[in-house]
Amino acid sequence: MDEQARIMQALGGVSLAGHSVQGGMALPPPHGHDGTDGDGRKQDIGDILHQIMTITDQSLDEAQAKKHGLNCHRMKPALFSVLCEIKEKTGLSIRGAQEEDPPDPQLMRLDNMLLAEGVSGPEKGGGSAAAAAAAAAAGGSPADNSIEHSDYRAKLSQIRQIYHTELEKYEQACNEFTTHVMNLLREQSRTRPISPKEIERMVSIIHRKFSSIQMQLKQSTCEAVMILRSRFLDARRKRRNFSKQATEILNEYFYSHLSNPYPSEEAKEELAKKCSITVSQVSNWFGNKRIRYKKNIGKFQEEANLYAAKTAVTAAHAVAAAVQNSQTNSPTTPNSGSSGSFNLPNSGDMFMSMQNLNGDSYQGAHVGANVQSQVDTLRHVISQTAGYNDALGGNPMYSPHGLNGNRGWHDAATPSSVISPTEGPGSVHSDTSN
DNA sequence: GTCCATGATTTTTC
DNA sequence: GAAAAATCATGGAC
Repeated sequence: MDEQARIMQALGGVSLAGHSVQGGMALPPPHGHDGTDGDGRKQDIGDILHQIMTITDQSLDEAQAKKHGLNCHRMKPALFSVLCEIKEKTGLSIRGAQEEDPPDPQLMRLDNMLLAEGVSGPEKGGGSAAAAAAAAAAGGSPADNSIEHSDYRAKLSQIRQIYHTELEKYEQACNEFTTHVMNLLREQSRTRPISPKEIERMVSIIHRKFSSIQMQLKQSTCEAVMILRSRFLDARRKRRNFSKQATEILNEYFYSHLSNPYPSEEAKEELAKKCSITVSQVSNWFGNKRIRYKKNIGKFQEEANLYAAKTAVTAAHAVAAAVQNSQTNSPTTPNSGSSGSFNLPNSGDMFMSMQNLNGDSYQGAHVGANVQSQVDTLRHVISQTAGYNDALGGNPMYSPHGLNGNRGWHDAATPSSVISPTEGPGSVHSDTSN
C-alpha cells in the first residue's frame, strides 16, 4: 500500500464534524456527492489530499495558484490538525532513528592528528612543536634543523591556512544552506504540517552531510601534513654531505684506528659532537666506510696514506713531547697532558699496548680509544722509519692481500705496513675482536 | 643527462 | 643486537 493511500485510509476514520467541504475553493467538484453524506466527505478530502500530493508535479505557476487555493480552503485547519496527528504518530518511529550517533572514531583520529600537528587548535607552539619533534626524529644536525625547521613551519602554516579557509567556507555554506532549508520548511509548514522536531532533524541531516565533507577536508589535510612530514623526515631525500671538517675528523679516526675501526659508544659520541652530527650518523659513516674500504682497499690507499702521514706528524710531535716529559719527570709520574680522546698517553702505556697487539686484549677495556689511536699512528711512524713507506711508490702501503671475505674486520684489511714491529711482515693480527 | 661519491635504509648473517 | 652486505636515493662534478 502506498503512502498516499495509507494516509487517506487513516483519514477515513477521522471526524471532521463542523466543517463543510463545499464551497470557496477552485477544486474540481467531487464525483457525485452532495456534501452531506460521509462518503462524499471522504471523497472530498481525498481530492484535497490528492491535490496536495500532486502539487509538486505541476508547473510553478499552476502549483502556486493551487497552493493559494489550498491555503484559503476552509477545510485546511481541520485537515492540517489531522495531518499533524498522523505525523505525530509516525514521527515516533523516526525519533528512534534519529538518535545522536556516537562520535566517529575516524573523525576523532583526524581531529587529534590535526591538533597534534598544529593545524587545528592554537597556532603558536603547535606547529613549531611538531616541527621540533619532526626535526628531533629526523636526527639532523642542529644547524640543518633550523633551516628545515623554518621550512617545515612555513609549509605547515600554509596547509593550516588553506585548511582554515576551506573550513570557514564549508561552515558558511552549511549555515547558508541550513537557513535556506529552514525558511523553505517554514514556508511549507503553512501547507503541510512540519513540526519543529522535523526541522531540527532536517538541520541535523544537513549538518551530517556537511560534516562528512569536512571529514574529507580533514582527511586531505592530514594527508598533506603526512606528505610534508615524510618529506621532512625522510633523510634520504634531504641527504646532505657532511662538512669537509667532519669528514676529515671521521677519516682521521678511521685511518688511525685502521686495525680496529670500531669506535666505542663514548668515542662515537665524541666524534658526533666534534662533527655536529648524531651518533647514529657516526655509526652509519663507520659502517659505510668499513665496507667500502674493505671492498676496495686499492681505491682508498691514497686517502689512507694521506691521513697516515698527517696523523704520523701529529703523533711524532706527541711522542717527542712525551719522551721529553718522561725524561724531565719521574718514570712513575703519569702523563699530565692526556685528557682528550685523541691525546697521546704516556709512552709506557703505548708500549704495553703495542706489546698487546699480538694478544686478544687489543680492544680490551684497559686499552682505550686514545691509546689505540696512538698505537696505530705510532705503527705508521715506526713502519715509515723502517722503510715501509716505499709503498707510496707502487708498492701499496695498504695492500688488500689476504682480505677475509667473512664477517669481521679481519686484520687482512689492515694495511701490511702497520704491522707491529714485534711482528713479522707475514704474521697475522689477532685483533679481530669484533 | 650521466656518472660517481656518499649518507641512509633495509636485509642478511652471525 | 650489532655488524656486514646490499640497496636506495640524492648531491655534485662534468
